[in-house]
Amino acid sequence: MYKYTGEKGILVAIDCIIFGFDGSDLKLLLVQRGIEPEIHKWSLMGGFLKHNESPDDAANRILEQRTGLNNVYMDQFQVFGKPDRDPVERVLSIAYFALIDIHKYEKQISDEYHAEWFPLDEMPSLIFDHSEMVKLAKRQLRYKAALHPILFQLLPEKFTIPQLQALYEGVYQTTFDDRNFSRKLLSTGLLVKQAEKDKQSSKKGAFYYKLDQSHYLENFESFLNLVPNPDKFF
Amino acid sequence: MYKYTGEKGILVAIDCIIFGFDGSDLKLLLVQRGIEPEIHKWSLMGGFLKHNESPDDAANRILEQRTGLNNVYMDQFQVFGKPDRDPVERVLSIAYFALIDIHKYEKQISDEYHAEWFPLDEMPSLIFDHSEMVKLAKRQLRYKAALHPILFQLLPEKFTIPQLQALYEGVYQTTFDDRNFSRKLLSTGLLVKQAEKDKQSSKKGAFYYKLDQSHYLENFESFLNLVPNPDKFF
DNA sequence: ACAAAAGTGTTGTTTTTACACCCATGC
DNA sequence: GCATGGGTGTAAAAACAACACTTTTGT
Repeated sequence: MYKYTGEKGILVAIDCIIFGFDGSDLKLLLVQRGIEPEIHKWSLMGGFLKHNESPDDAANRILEQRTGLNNVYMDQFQVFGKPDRDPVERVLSIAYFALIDIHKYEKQISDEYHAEWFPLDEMPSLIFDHSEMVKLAKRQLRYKAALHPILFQLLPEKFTIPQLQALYEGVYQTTFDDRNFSRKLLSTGLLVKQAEKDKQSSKKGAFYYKLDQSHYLENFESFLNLVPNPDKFF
Repeated sequence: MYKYTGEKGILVAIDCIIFGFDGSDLKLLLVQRGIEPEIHKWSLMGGFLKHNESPDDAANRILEQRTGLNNVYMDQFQVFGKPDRDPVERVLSIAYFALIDIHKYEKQISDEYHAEWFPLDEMPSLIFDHSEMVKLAKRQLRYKAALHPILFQLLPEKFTIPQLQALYEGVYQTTFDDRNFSRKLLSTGLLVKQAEKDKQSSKKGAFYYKLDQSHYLENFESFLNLVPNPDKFF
């Protein structure tokens, strides 16, 4: 058989920018790097692509190995490939952003791995070009979330409209008019009202909603105008 | 110094999906593959990523080597990485789509290289997973063009509104109301009317427009609603 | 004078925004 | 009974879609 002789391979890594939302702040999950150089410095969760797996498989494997999570929403968003981005040797990185429900996994993550959630405005400095990756992932998250209903992935199965609004406000670092916000979200037809209320955050209590899964999957690619004047965020 | 011992590199290729517009059809530039296996079969324009260049640099180099074009609009849009996508050995491909003015370079390309423009609905079968790449590139083009003024890259410096409309209609395979179309495009403030007319396509002649370059660059990231009901195209 | 494409204007509908009040409950 | 957040309604403005006629000029 043929070979592409004369060509030498390049190391390929996967790095995951993992977003979580604790009810008021958008956070990022960082780990302390376990190998030299820069061992013990904060870094994105990453790993090398193996020879028998696709990048998507690798991203899922890495996330599962390090956090125990699977079936997590992930989007491949950019290859970072400056020749000198890793001082050790050339490594290409395929970056993914992931959205997880922070509450479901919070303890599990902190206990079993050297991982920690950081609010976006209190991030430590990161190795290599990881800060650049985070910057672009935030941008990509805002971009995609303005058009598609991805932020639900950051909430528990049952959530209230005020929670949802707090999430959108966290992502865009602004405030939205509550009447218009709830009308807009309800008009998507994606939400199914539940009988119970969440009484945590107010005396009156706010009704829980769930996602209408089939509606969600069908309409996922539609352009929704979920954020007023999205222009100003870019 | 450190090394990531135990890790073996992977070949990384760049493949370019190159779109052109001839005034009525959207076309794709394909080349006859010059190496085994599948030599002489139609393929996307591609090449291996070299050890001292970034993927973006490589994409530009490959396009320039093979077509003589530089300063071409390109967007990195997806990594294709199934382990068996190339039967020879494992090759990861970073796919770019490129938009070029077909007229400016038409002769140059056909003469100097084994390259040829194919209308999208008359494409030959392609090697490996290149047909899949094309499919996703078309989708990505439609997606991005609905929101951002990228299609101008397919036209000459001076163009008329009817030409622009034909282009949009070609990309979305539909027709748009001409009154609404021109109003919408003119309202972006991106177009600068020229004194001359194009008399090729009608007796009356249509005024030429140019892009307002500074306005174009400033507003590039804005969300523009350039295509009515974009939902239906996805 | 007529055919062919360019260009322009209006109206009704829908969407979006801005804004103010009542409701339910725990204390 | 009152403070707190949750929920709903309405009206003005803007954006959009649908639609029809006039203009130019080469033949």
